[in-house]
Amino acid sequence: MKKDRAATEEKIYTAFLDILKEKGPQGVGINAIAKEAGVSKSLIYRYFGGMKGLLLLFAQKGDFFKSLSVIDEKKDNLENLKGFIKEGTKELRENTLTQEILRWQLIENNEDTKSLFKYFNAQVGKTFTTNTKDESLNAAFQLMLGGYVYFTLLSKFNKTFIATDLTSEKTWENFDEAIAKTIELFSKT
Amino acid sequence: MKKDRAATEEKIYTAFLDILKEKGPQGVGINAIAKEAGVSKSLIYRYFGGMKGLLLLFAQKGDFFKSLSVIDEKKDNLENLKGFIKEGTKELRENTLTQEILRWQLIENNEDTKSLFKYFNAQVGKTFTTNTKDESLNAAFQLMLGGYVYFTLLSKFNKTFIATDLTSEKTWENFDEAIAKTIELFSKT
DNA sequence: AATTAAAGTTACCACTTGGTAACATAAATT
DNA sequence: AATTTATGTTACCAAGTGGTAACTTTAATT
Repeated sequence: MKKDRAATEEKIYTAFLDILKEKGPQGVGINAIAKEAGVSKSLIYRYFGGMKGLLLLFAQKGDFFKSLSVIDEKKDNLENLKGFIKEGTKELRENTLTQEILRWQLIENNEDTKSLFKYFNAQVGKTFTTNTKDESLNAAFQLMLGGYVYFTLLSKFNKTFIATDLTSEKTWENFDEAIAKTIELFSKT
Repeated sequence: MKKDRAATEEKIYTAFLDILKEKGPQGVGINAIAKEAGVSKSLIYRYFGGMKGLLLLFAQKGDFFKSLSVIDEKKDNLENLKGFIKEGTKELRENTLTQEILRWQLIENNEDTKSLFKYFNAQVGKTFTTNTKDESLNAAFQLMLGGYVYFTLLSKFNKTFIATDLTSEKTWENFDEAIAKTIELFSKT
């Protein structure tokens, strides 16, 4: 067998990412990762320090989602804010890795995931912080953002929510429009 | 030992509910339930038909959340709709059982949970269906409802979302107000 | 009172989990 | 070339999972 530590570490790390994307947080385990990487699990402990270390590395790398190229000052402009939303929601629905981290936050928070969530939340905060003075708009915006996250995560295992078809592209457009319209209405007050 | 099937079934069922409420979906397992009930796990298979049967019974009992005593026609009235929302969100934040079912829907959907989710969703639909003609209001309302669910579930393991304090009562009041205000603004259009 | 049926427990099964110690192999150092 | 060091695998461990078969005990039938 050929010996190449760097390559092995890479195999382990990408195996971890692949499993997280496919099976979600519940699928991420030492045994599963080792098997997927085609490598002995001892090496995960030796090279990364187990699950905890692996998550720490993942956290520090910090490429959770494509940072949206929107300059802060532009967000004050109504039209740009809308565009920003539309981009953000699109990115969320396409990035399964981000989705699984968000899902993860809903089911546990222990010593292993601590660092991951810390770094992840910092990046979310940097990207999605609203700089409006209107407190109720702020709350409304956050609720809708949260709702978007909720329905995105829900759509993995559910085709509908009440009468809403989560598989239909039109549904997501409706959501986008609803957010845009809400911002508009609040701004005119 | 005293023999009383009815009492034993009750012990098993309430043990299941207790674990679901406390540990969430991840804690619900045959061994854990048997241990909590202080009873042999064989009986779970004999009396309920295992996990699947237990979930089916739970589904059919159908007391997931307090059905809100709001008559449909009243929902047309703006003030009553707002009151309905406030009651619904309060109920959601207090009912941990409902929360854990909602959390469950975000992490799996298999042969065991199928019946549970079916009945649960039916009840949700019956209670929270909006009868407005405005499609964008409908979408906005659903997004906010989803957001409320999201933050409620998130608050179990997270104290904050970005800069929002999920432990503060004021935060939830802000959310309620934001929903009310959104409905108001949309209605005036 | 003897027998049968229901209720309950113990013991086991195969499999998976995270984690470690012992061993083998390949590649550098000396 | 001999030895050390880094890399990798196998084998094992204790604990936990869902599930079943065999057994015991209590209660009801005959």
